[in-house]
Amino acid sequence: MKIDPNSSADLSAQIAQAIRDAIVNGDLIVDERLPSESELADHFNVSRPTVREALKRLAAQSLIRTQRGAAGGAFVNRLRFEDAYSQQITTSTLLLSMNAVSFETACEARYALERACAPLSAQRRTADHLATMRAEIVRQSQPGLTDEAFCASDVAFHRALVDGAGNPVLSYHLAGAVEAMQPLMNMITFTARSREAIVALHSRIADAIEAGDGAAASAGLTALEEETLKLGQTVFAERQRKERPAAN
Amino acid sequence: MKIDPNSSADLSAQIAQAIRDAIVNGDLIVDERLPSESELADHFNVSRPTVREALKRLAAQSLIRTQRGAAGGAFVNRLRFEDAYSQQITTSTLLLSMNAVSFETACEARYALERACAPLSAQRRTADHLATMRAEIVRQSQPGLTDEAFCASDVAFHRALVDGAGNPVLSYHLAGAVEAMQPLMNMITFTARSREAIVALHSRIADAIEAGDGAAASAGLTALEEETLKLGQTVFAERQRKERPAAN
DNA sequence: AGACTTTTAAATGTCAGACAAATAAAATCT
DNA sequence: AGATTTTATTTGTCTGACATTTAAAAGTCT
Repeated sequence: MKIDPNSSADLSAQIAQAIRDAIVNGDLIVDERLPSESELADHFNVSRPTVREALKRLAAQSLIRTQRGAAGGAFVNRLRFEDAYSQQITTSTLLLSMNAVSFETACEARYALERACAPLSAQRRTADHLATMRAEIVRQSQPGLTDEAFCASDVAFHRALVDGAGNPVLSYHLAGAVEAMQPLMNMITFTARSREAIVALHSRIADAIEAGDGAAASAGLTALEEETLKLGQTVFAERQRKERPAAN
Repeated sequence: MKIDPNSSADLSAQIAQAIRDAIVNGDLIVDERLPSESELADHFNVSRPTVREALKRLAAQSLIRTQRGAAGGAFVNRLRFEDAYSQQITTSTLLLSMNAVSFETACEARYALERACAPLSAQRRTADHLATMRAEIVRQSQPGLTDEAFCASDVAFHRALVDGAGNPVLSYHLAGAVEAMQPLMNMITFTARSREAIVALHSRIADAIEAGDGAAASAGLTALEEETLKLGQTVFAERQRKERPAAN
């Protein structure tokens, strides 16, 4: 594990990268203890605060965890799906809000990805997933609900749909796509009539999932995408210019 | 922007979270300058090294960038898709390697997500995307290629397919799913015969994309998934136990 | 006056040394 | 043997200092 003495980058960034590489390459394995901060400082010929800055960078990515005390130190962390979810959601949310991604583009991506889960979910969902979907539909039908609560319930419904596929890798990738749209959805005022339409489509999708009919579930998602798009266009009309040319 | 004095967490983690929240909530906008390290230290009543550790955490997530010099400081960074790609790929790769995700599960997720892109790509791909796909097919047909180079070309082919959809949000989400499988694919020894089968399927997919036939492209991907699975099962037979129950 | 050079000030990057707090292991005591 | 105390190790935090970079201000020359 070496760093380039000619590099112009921060020492702490270089050290973090060296350790990160060692983890990704498998030179450091899960739960392995890194040398102490002092030892790392000696090894890289830097001071302890510099080493600490490097370790904090890695901790921010959940690549290591630290423990105080005699047998403490920094350990290679097993990156769990739950940890990755929250990072994924934060990153996805910021990507949308900072890059002037149009509502249409975000919507298209979200529903395309969800349709990829629908057939698997129709095949594999447990009774629990279905119950969650039904429960959220009931919640969404209550008249007193705020727009925020309606959106949160919408997310919960779709999460259950996605998780029904029983594939944690899919759930991980979808988490960002679904949750990152919530801030955008929160900007939409849902009339009683539009809520009714959405809830009806949710029921249609839940029915298809219950029946094990993946194609029908996909069709329901497509209809929901159109409905969502229609609602969004009235709100986000001014944004629809500059992001498609910058695609990729 | 406050921190909880009763929390047991590290001060630098708390401060990073406070600033992160401010960015996500829009209290700090892109390119806005944060107070200097000394000012932040005064504000949060901590020392400068502690503030620096917090800032390094944020820098590791590309949420801020720093600049030295008189008009320097820490600035809220516009999170770009390219920056997010590499983080996404690192995270996805580690998720697979550290959680004993079966080859089947990873494969299923990848191809399900790719099929979501196929119809859009068939509709919108530029001549450039198609040319890249064709060029990679030619490269893959060359006999002298190492397994690693074959896999790298495979990734490039699929990236072109995904990017053809012209939706940067989709490309972002797919980047992890596609690239994270490369280490697994690298463990497979491709016989001349299996390469032939893969290249034939790639051609079939490219033809469908060229013809604008999304359904045919999806079908080609399904066939490719089956072929890939077949190859992988001989290598990864021992792994197929414990990850499905731990789903989600 | 205008262009060039020098100086200055502000900010991050790095270092050294110290102490606090947590914690596991070793030593001690009952 | 079991409970308690001590000790050593390690991370967390602070203070203060100096190095380096950089933009702006001040000064100088034509």
